[in-house]
Amino acid sequence: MNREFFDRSVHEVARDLIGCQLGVGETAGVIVETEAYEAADPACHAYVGRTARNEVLFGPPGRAYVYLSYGIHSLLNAVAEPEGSAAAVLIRALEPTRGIELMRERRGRDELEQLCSGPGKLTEALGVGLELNGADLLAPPFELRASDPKWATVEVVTGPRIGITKAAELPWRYCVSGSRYVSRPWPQVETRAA
DNA sequence: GCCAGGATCGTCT
DNA sequence: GACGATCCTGGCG
Repeated sequence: MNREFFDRSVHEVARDLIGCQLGVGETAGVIVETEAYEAADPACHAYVGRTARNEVLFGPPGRAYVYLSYGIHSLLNAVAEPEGSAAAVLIRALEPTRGIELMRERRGRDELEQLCSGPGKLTEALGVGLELNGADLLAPPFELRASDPKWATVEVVTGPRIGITKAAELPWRYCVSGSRYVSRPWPQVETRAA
């Protein structure tokens, strides 16, 4: 995983982050759900122009944009596209792979599906707070690895983004088809015991 | 299982 | 002074 990976269209980056391993300290998980936000997008924090909060979005690719949501949750984004172009990928869900006991303590829940299945949940599980805003995703405490073969072939489906009111119809959410670890069950599907 | 309501605070009008 | 890129709980069926 290198800087060039993030120096592309935010949509490609959002798609390609699916299946990658994201680690923070002792904890890690495989990214199974993302959303793309670009500068010309009314739902993007950078849409209104440069402000103190969204500063990091205009900076170089490959950094973390972390902000406080609803006064309670830290949400983690990966800044994409060249410096000056404000765009980012919201990390919405992980399949936990390492440090699961620590995640359980931080989350106060035991079920694997409840540890990282949402943007606010995974930051709590990984210990990501506002102090990491602007930090380099390619350096500790972050750790990003390209998807291993097992994940290279999974089916990725797209659909509308979640929790926004502006430009909600744009199909810029990406997630692993059928994963039990995404923030919301995918509309389609299927399998019900008879 | 589904839905309504509350928690909580930095940022921008 | 209002508003969220959310999560959890409790009530009801």
